[in-house]
Amino acid sequence: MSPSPEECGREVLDVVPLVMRTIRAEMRHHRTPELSVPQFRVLTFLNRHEGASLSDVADHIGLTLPSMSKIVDGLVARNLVTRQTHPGDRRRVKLALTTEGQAALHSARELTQASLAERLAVLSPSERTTIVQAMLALRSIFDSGREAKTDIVR
Amino acid sequence: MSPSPEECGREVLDVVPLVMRTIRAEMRHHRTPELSVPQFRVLTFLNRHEGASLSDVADHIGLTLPSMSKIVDGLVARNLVTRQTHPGDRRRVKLALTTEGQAALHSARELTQASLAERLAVLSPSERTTIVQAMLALRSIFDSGREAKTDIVR
DNA sequence: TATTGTTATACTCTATAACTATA
DNA sequence: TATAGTTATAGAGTATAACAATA
Repeated sequence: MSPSPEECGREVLDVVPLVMRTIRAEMRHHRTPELSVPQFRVLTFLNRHEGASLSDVADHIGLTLPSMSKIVDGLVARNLVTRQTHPGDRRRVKLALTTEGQAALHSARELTQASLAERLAVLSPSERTTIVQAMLALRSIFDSGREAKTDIVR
Repeated sequence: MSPSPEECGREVLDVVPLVMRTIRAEMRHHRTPELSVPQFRVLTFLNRHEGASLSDVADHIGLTLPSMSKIVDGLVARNLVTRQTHPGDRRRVKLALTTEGQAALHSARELTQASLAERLAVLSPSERTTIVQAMLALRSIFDSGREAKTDIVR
């Protein structure tokens, strides 16, 4: 029998924080330089959305503007991101990765991914297929960037 | 073709933080009283391991002793957990849930689970089956409590 | 007046270092 | 001396409230 949404929710609630703990620990331990999870997500977003505004990023990551402003402060201070006034609307801010930011993103992604891969390698190919399919399904309902494109009303 | 460990790692790295963001937000918004993710995890652990020491909890959750000490401070202050000297070894501490702690845990779990279930409900039964199977597989390689019982050497 | 950000303030989570108490 | 915890200190992440600048 297939699991109810409730049963499924229980499993997700049990396991996702567990995996997250490892991801966070890996990010902390991989220098070059170390990136926190939210920092990493901001860099990832900016990599795909060059010139995004602070609001764009905050909306996508799901944080308030002040929170995002502070995170960006840190990234700018570390020269991973540039913050310029938007030409045309001087209230807005235009964010972009520096070369250093691109390198940091790439490096963090590679290293964290590799350490996850190391653990995932002990699973069978079919188990990995299941995981990838599950991630796809979860992404479709948890990615706020995509919510707008679907009919999910909250 | 089935995904390589690397491809699988990439998906997990993309999607898990996304889901985690929602879990965290839900926990924050569900009063009764609101519990953070780490607090929730500590209560969950204590629910299954009555009388555990601070080190037991810290090891399981993957935090340092001072970090855990502080989290427990907060839980004790809110009367969700009791902290007593261990009889027999007075260096150790014996932690347990209060009745209020049990209620808070139950309530937070129900509410968060329900909101996850709401999102998961839009998926097909077979997608939910896939997710549950994926969670099972992920748990087997990310649950540090189980690592000791398997042959995973890190 | 509405929108975009920043600053001020406060709390939690997390770590390392230094310390206390017990074994 | 080694182990279990706590305290001190510091930094990141997060929020709400108040503010400034621009449209």
